[in-house]
Amino acid sequence: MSDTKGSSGIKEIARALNVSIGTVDRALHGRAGVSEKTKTRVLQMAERIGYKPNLAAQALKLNRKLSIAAILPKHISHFFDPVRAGICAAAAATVGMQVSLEFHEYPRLGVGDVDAFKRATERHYDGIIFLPGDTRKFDSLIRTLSRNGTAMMCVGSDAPNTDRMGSVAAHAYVSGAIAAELLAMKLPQRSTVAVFSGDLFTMDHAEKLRGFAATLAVQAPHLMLLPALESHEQPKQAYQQALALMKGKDRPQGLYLSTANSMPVLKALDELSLLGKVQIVTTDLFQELIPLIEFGKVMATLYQRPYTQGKVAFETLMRHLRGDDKSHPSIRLAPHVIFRSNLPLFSSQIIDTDEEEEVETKMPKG
Amino acid sequence: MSDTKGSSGIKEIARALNVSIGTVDRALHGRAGVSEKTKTRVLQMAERIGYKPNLAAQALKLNRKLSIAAILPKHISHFFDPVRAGICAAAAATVGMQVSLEFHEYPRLGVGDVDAFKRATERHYDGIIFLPGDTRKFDSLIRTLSRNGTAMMCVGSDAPNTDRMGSVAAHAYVSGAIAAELLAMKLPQRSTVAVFSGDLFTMDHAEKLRGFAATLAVQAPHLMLLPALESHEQPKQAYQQALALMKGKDRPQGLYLSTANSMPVLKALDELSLLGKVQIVTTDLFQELIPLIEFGKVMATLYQRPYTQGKVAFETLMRHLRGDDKSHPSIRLAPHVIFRSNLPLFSSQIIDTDEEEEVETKMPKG
DNA sequence: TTGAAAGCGCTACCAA
DNA sequence: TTGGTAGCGCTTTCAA
Repeated sequence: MSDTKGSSGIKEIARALNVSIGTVDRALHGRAGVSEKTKTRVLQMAERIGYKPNLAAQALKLNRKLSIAAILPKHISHFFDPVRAGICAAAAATVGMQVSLEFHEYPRLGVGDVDAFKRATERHYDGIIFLPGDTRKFDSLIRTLSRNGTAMMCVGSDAPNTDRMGSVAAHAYVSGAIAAELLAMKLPQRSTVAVFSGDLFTMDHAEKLRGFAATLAVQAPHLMLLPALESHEQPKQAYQQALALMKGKDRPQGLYLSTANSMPVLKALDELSLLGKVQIVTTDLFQELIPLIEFGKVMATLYQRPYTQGKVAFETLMRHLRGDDKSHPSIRLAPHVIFRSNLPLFSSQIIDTDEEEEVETKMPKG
Repeated sequence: MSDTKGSSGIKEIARALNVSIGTVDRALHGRAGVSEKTKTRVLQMAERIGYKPNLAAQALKLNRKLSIAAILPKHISHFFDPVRAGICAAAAATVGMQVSLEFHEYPRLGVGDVDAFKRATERHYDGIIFLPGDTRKFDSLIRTLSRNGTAMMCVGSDAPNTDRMGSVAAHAYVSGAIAAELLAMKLPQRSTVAVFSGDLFTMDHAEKLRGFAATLAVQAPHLMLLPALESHEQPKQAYQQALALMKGKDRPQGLYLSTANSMPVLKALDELSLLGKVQIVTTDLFQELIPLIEFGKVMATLYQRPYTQGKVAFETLMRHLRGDDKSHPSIRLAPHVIFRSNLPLFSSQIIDTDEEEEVETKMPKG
C-alpha cells in the first residue's frame, strides 16, 4: 500500500496559508514577485497536502496551438501506412493542445522528396515528422528547417550530426544481429551467407549490415559473409542481383534481406526452386510474405513496428514542443521477431491497423 | 496532404447558426431538448467547420474523480515491479481525471491474496487491477467485487467466465508455440522435450502448455513431449523435479520453462553439467538469467513485457471507467523473443524500468 | 510583494 | 424547445 495521488488544488494551499491563489501560483512556478519566505511556505504546504496540478485546467488556460506535418513516401505503403496511422492515433489522443496535423506525400525516397520539403518550409510548421534518406541530401534540408524554428523528428531512420529534434526507429544494429543469430541457428555447418541491402548511405541500412557482420564474427565464425548487395529499393535490380548471386559459383545457404524490397529476391529464388532450401530472414511484414512464413519458406522476419514508430514519434515531438523535454532523444524500438508460430498475432493487423502494439483476441478454446 | 484537425469551438457553431451554445451542446451530445431540425443543422455545421471538442475544457468541467487499486503479489518482483511501474506511468500520464492510486501487496499467490481482496472490498474502489490466480478461488471474489460496482481488470493472466472488466496478458498460447518452434529449430533430430509449468489451474499456464503441445504436433512431430511438470512456483519442488527428470532414463534434449520459476531448474542442470547441452527456452527476464543467455546456456527467453502490461491495463481500465468503452477486452501482447543478440535492448531496462517499450540509446559508433 | 478578477471551452442548470 | 449563465482550476494581468 502506498502512493496516494490526492486531489486538493491551488486554492486549498491558498486558504491554508491565508494568501491569494495568485501568490501560490507564482511560488509554485518559481515566478518573480514572491518573497523567499512565502515561497518556501507555499512549497512546503504543497508538498504536505500532496498538491497535483490539474492538467486539464492548466491546458485549458494555456490553450496552445500546434501545427504538425508528416512528410513520408507513398512507396512501401505496408510500412508507411501504419506509421501514418500511429501518428494519427497519437494525435487523436492529444489532450489540452489544439493540433493541426497535415500529411504530405511524395512518390519515394529520391523522387519528389526535396520538393515536398520546400513546400513545407513555407508553411512554417511547429514540427515535422519525416524519413531521413541519403545524408548527403537531407542534412542541409534538416538544418534549414531547424533554423526556421521547426522541430524536425526523424522516423524510420536517423540523421545524426544534424540538429534534428530526435528520432524513432527500429534498432537497426540489433536487427542485423538477430538476423545473423537466426541464420547461425539453422546453419550449424560451414556455409556462406549474403545480405541484400538498400543504400548504404542510409544510416539504417548501414547499421543493419554492421550488426549482421559483427554478430557473425563473434557468434558464428563458421559463416562466411559475401559482399553486401545494394538494390536501392529497385525491384528490378534486386531481382537481377538475386538471380546472379544464386546462379553464381559460391551460392549462399543463408540470406538476410534487410529492406522491405524483399519480394523480387524471393521471386528469383522461387524461380530457381531454391525457396525452402536456402535459409532466409526478411524485414517487415506484408501480405505477400505471410504465406511464405506460414509454409516455412522464410524462417523469420524482423518486424519494425511501424505503427508504434509513428505513435512514439508523434508523442515525443509533442513532449518536446510542450517544453517538457529539451533533449534530442534517439529512440530505438526492439524489433519483433516473427516466426510461423507467432505470425497470427501480427498478420491480422496488416488489414486492421487500428491496434498494433496490443492484439485483442478471444482465447482459442482449449 | 490531408486531415486538418481545425480548432473552432462550440460557440463558433453557435454564432454561425444564431443559436445559443447550450443548444449546440445539447445537439452535439444527443441530449433531449432540441428539435430534430436544429439538431441536424448543428451537426452539419459542426462537420463543416471541423469541430473538435476541447478535451481539456470538457475534462475540467466534468472533473471526475476515480479511485484505483492494484493488488499484486510481492513475489516474482522482476515481473510485478515493472507491472507496477507501468501502472504508475499510465496513472501519471492521465489528464482530466483526478486519480487516486493505491498499491496493495500480498506475499504470493495463495498466501494472503484473499485477505488483500477482502480489505479492498471495504474501500469501494472504482477499479482494481489484479492477478487472477487459481480459478476455483478467484472467480467468486471477482464476482463479488464486480457486483459491488468495482471494475475488475486482470493483468498477467485472465479469468474468463467471470464478469471481470477485461484482461491484459502476454499471449500465452503463442508463447508456448514460439517455444516449441525454437526448440524444433535446434533439435532437428528425433528427441524428447519437456515443459516445466506452474499450476495448470491457472489459465495462463495451461494455455502455454496447449500452445507448445499443439505446435509440436504440427511443426515438429519428431519431438516427443513428456508429461508436464507442475512446480506451483515452489523453487524447491522445481529443483527436485528437474534433478529427477534429468537423471531419469528418458532425459529430454529440450526444455521449455514456462514460468518465472526457472532458476531452480537451471541450477539443477548446472549441477549435472548439462547446461549448454540441453536446449532451453525460458520465460521472463531477470538479472540471473542474463549471463546464461549471453553465454548460450539458454537459447532464448520469452519476455512478457510486464511494464507494457501494467500500462495497458491501467489505460484500458480508465477508458472503461470514462465510459468510452463498454466492451470486456482481452488484450494479448505479443511476447518479445529475446536472444543473445537482442538481449542488450532489454537487459538495461531491468535496472532502469523507466522506459520499457522504447529503448533509448546512442548508436554504436560504426 | 501581494490580492483580485477575468476568462480559457465546456457542461449543466434554471428561466423563458 | 431554447437562451443565459455559473463555474470547473488554472494563468495572467492589473491594481493595491
